[in-house]
Amino acid sequence: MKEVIIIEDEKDIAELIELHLEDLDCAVKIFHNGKEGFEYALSNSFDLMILDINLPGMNGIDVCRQLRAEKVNSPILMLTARSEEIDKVLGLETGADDYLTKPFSVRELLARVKANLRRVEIDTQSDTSESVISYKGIVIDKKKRKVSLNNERIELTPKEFDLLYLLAANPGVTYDRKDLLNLVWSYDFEGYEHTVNSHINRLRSKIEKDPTNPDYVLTTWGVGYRFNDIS
Amino acid sequence: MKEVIIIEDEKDIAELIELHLEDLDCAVKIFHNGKEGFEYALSNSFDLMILDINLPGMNGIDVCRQLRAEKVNSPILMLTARSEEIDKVLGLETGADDYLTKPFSVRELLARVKANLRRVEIDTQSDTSESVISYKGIVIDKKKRKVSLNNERIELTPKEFDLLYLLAANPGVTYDRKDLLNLVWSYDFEGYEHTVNSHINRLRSKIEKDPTNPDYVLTTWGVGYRFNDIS
DNA sequence: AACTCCTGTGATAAATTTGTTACTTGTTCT
DNA sequence: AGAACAAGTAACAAATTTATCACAGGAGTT
Repeated sequence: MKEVIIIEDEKDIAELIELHLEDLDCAVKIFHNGKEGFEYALSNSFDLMILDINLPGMNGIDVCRQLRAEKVNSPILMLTARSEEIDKVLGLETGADDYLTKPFSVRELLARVKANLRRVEIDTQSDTSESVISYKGIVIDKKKRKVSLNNERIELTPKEFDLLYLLAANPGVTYDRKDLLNLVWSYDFEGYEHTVNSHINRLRSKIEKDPTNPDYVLTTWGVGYRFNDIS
Repeated sequence: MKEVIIIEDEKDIAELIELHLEDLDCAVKIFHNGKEGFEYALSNSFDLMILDINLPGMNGIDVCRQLRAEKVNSPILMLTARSEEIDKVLGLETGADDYLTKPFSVRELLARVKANLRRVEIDTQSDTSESVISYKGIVIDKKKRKVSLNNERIELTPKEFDLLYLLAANPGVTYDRKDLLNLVWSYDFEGYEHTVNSHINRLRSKIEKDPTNPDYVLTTWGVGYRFNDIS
């Protein structure tokens, strides 16, 4: 008997899914609030999670990311209202395994659920998450939240650290400001994209010898920012 | 052959979309009136609908909602004039799958159309579409927004990158200047076709060893430009 | 409360891109 | 060869994007 957690605030949808999952012989647990679902998932094992993005309490992307951070690696299937959000859910570092765009057909949902449950049985995960990034004199230790430049420790604020870590973990990849707001701030950050500029600016002033000609955090003009990937 | 319904009262736009969809091997049906389109959609099956919001006869949101109420669940892609309308369009209340804000580039439209058509197919394949194009020393990575020539990164402006990517993604295909303006700029770009020349010129000066005898971006005399497809 | 530090936001300056103009060079055809 | 037209160049101003800096509210501390 597979255990499935559904976190979805629209009760009709949650119940509809529950009904069909029970046909598949699953034990279903429903939460209508992000935070509650997250806390339950942390302390109980499960085989699959169906997770809406827009949730009260704590949004789905954060739920997913934080579960992954806590080494929970059961498959997570996300529900998105807009297909625009798909890119955020998948390509980037959310950690979701699959997604469905609302409105979805039940047949589609069941197919995905089965596929993801099956995958777990076969799949033995090998976790090779590097938590220390080293690059041209800069050392970023995610676990200790510590950054050193030429063996000298640099104090970064939380946002500065998160920004730097994301960029440095994917050298050469350009993230636009919207992506950065989604990934470093939160999916539902309501502010201006230009906020990113300020943080990049402050970050550069701390880690770059000459902030006007940065060595680490570079600008991709008209798009966003990236970490330098040429040695 | 996919069947696509376009409901859009601006005839120019409808025809422009039709033209490009036919390139994708779609059978296109156009309506300029909301009510007529709705009635056709109710009694005929289709694979995708492109639906303007402001329509005579019956507005797009009602068309969408009533189709959903009638259990029609083919994907619907809405065209909105203002980005403020987006919130109304999306979510389960309306039932639209995706949207585009006018003005949009044709390429953007085609990308969405393809994505939504793909989603429908029952056998869901994992989307591992590599967005890296490699060709005779040039590497174009769409995701990273990175272009390298003999392993050296080249900085391109947004327009230059978009132009290059479009051409390189379809080597040997000649695009005339009007096409390029539609695809890279937007369907309602009001400027001169000559503008393309300037951008090609600047692009060549960055990626070609000898811009007078280009290796990558070639001129199809009297027509437009193409990416070199002979090794 | 007073203090410190982090953050988001304006305002403004600086930098880069972009569309256009004017002109030159190249191609096609007679 | 010369006319007619297409494409390549270079330079410029306008538009857009990014950088910089100061400031105020908020959270956390002392």
